[in-house]
Amino acid sequence: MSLAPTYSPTDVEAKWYQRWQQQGFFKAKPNLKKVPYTVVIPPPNVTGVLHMGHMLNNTIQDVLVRRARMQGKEACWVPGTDHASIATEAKVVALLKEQGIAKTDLTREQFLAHAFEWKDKYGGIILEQLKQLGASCDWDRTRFTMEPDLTEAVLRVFVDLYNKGLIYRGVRMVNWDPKSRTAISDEEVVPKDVMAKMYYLNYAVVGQEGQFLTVATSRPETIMADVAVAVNPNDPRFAHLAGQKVRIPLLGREIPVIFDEYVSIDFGTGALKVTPAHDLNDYELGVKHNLPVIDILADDGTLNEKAVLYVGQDRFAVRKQIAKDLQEAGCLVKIEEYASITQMSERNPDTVIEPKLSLQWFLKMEHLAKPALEVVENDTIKLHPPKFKNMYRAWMENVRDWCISRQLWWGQQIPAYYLPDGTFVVALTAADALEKARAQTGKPDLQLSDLRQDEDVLDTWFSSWLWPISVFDGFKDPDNADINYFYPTNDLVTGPDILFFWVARMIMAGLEYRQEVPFKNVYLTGIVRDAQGRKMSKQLGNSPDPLDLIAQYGADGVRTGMLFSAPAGNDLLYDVKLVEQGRNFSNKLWNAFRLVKGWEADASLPFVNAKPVEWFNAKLQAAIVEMDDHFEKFRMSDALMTIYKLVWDDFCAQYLEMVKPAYQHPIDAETLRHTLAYFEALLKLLHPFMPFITEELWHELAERGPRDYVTVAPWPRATVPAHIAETMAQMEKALAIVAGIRTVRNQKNLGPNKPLMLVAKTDEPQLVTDYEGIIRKLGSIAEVSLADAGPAASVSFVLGGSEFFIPLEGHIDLAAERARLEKELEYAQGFRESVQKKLGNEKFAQNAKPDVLERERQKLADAEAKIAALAQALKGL
RNA sequence: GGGGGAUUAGCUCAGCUGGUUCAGAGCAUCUGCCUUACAAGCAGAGGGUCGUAGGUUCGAACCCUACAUCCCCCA
Repeated sequence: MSLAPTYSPTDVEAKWYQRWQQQGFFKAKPNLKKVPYTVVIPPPNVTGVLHMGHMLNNTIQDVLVRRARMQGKEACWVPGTDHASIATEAKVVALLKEQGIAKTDLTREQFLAHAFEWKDKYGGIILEQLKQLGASCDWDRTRFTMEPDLTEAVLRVFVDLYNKGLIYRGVRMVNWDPKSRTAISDEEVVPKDVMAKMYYLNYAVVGQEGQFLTVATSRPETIMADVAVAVNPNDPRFAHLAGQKVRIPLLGREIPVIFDEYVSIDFGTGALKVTPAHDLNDYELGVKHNLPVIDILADDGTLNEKAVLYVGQDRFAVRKQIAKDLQEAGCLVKIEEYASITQMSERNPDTVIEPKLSLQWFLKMEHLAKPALEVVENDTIKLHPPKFKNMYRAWMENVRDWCISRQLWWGQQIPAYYLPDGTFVVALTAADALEKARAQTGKPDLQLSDLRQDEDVLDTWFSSWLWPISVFDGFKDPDNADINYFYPTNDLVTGPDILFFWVARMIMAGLEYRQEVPFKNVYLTGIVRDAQGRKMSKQLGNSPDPLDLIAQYGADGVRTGMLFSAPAGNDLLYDVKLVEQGRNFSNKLWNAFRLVKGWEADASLPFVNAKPVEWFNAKLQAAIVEMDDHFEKFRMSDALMTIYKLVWDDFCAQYLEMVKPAYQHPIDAETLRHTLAYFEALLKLLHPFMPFITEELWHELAERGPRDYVTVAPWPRATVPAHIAETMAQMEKALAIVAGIRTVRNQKNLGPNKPLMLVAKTDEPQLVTDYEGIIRKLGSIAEVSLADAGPAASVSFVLGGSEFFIPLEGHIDLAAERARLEKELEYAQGFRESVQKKLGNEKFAQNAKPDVLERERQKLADAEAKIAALAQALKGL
């Protein structure tokens, strides 16, 4: 049979993914004989498509889950999506608009029908894409945050928290998106640098004709909402205005001058107009000074009747017009340009967010935050890397109440029902609400039609924060087998950008509803950026299509490529070179397989490879220990690098070369047996990173039983052999001799195959004898001999206290050889001197620990030996 | 403005409580090779006064103090 010299992943990947599913390897169910290992996916937006961030995040999860599965744990990775309320609604609105339908023309029910249609069409594409990446999720457990059961969980929690007195309605300053006509969270606001205009306006001082107070503002259209002008009490320029009033230009309304140290003396004119309804800081100032609130902005960004002037016009149109009108009225002193930051909507990038007072639902955080901080502080939940603990603490100590209502339709409608008298009841269902309402009002004839449910829906995070519990139906059925077995989950993999508003809140929900943390470790990935360090974005077009990448480089190549440079918490600078490296690694493994596959065993041959076999076992065991340690510490890229080097450098470059029989010659059976066992061990260690190629080779390497897959093969356990250090040190020395020979070949341009002689003048003749076979094979040496002196006309190199000679008639440049050796000697002498100096220092001798002292003495002895050998070599020239 | 993190080879990063061979890895670079597993490869080589300036110590990339630069979070 002939195997292609390059590995082609496309044929292989679909086949194995299908078989894994047929075998049900990814399905998990409570099994008391096994330790559970649970991961819940950070649910992506149901209508989203896979991007590079998902690739990184899900690769890491799959590595963790696959390894746990191989370790014999009941590995359960729960997939699913969230309904991404504002993003999805914005998409649906845009789509309808293209069809000429305005949202305002539809009823809530009609709109939701459209939205579900959209969701059913595009929803879940992303989950199909994850399969191409190799994600080993238990697909039977796929959940969606807006499915009936999860919706019920959300409503139950809302009712419960309301009954506990933790949910309240209140007027607050929110970020208002006038286009979507909803409040959005701080995290959905994107600051943008802009050049803004600063308008200097004269407010006439009441009762003092000709006196003005000049106020600087970037938003002149809000003067109708002014309720005061504030100045700093320490500002002498305004001391005379104590107790005075000023008149709003154009409008003529009188407002007081107030004094507050909040006002910066050197910003603008030092006088600040106070507009509590339209600026958070002003709002707080207003509360402090007991000022009224005048809200002049309608939900759609136009001015309402409270503005008196410009009613019904958009705020930006008004800004232009009022500047002109102020100018004409002689109230505009000047306009200055200045660099400022405008808050934009993440979902509607062309829309300026307005701070707006609004009636919203809030969840009190203090009670929930305290224990959630505690469990991170005491490491019940560990953050990886731990530097995020500080950030977490800072946020939790300054937590604000959570605005959980959104003025949207796509989401869970708030289960609050208003009564004709203006009061409301909160209940899980309309029927319950009616019952409550009747009781509350004492009117048994109250009908459902008398109740009006709150129009708003809940923030999407109000469903995602329940995710680790709700995916196991822990609200509907709090004592069911799944939740008891799989909760708390083990590891959560997500980005630090949602540490607060998702991770922290899940911790709160877990503690509140299960009295247990939702997970034990939080692995925080970085952001995937391009090679120049820019964030990947559609606008820049710097994000490759993940599926194209998989098609081009194979899922295994992409997975390893992403992990190569992705230490936890660090941003990943994506470069196509990384996935190339991953692809090349697949190919390397493929070719190692091709080599081994071609070997024919001959039972009559003696076992000649004891040294390589013993040595590679030592390397393998050491690597397993190292990998386990890396995994323990969530250092995925280091674990990958360990196996990468073991496969490429130790197995392929060294071991296989050592045991490889001559072309078309058979190999001894014992060596082949060991080699195949090693190959299997490597496939297992590699499998979490490269599931597809390892499965393919697993089946190519031997006949397998129907359930014998590397996916469910036991994770290798290290058994560290006796004398491991010695085994490795000896081989290292032998390989150093080989490297010395190869260096000579390179320097003398001899080519890799020209047979050479090697003469060793060594203090370790046993080593040279033991490893002669390896030295001959890897160095293409015809004959190794021991001698007390080097032959004339030879090139030499010194290793430790030994000197090695390669006779080379006609290739010797005596002067150059001498120069090279002298340089080495000088270097060694300098080194000896520094060690001697250190040892000669009395304080060092007194203070250093014995083992440190011993090491220094050893260094000195080594240096002495080397110097002696070099001196000999020079003499011999 | 407040808080946090960072600064080690061209790039991305390791470097555990200060002391193994004058600082390590991967990638990139350079040189030579199509040596029947692999040119998506093989062999070899070069490259860093560990941001700057002080200090503690027998000894500092590691500890302390300033300063500089960058990033993040909050306001």
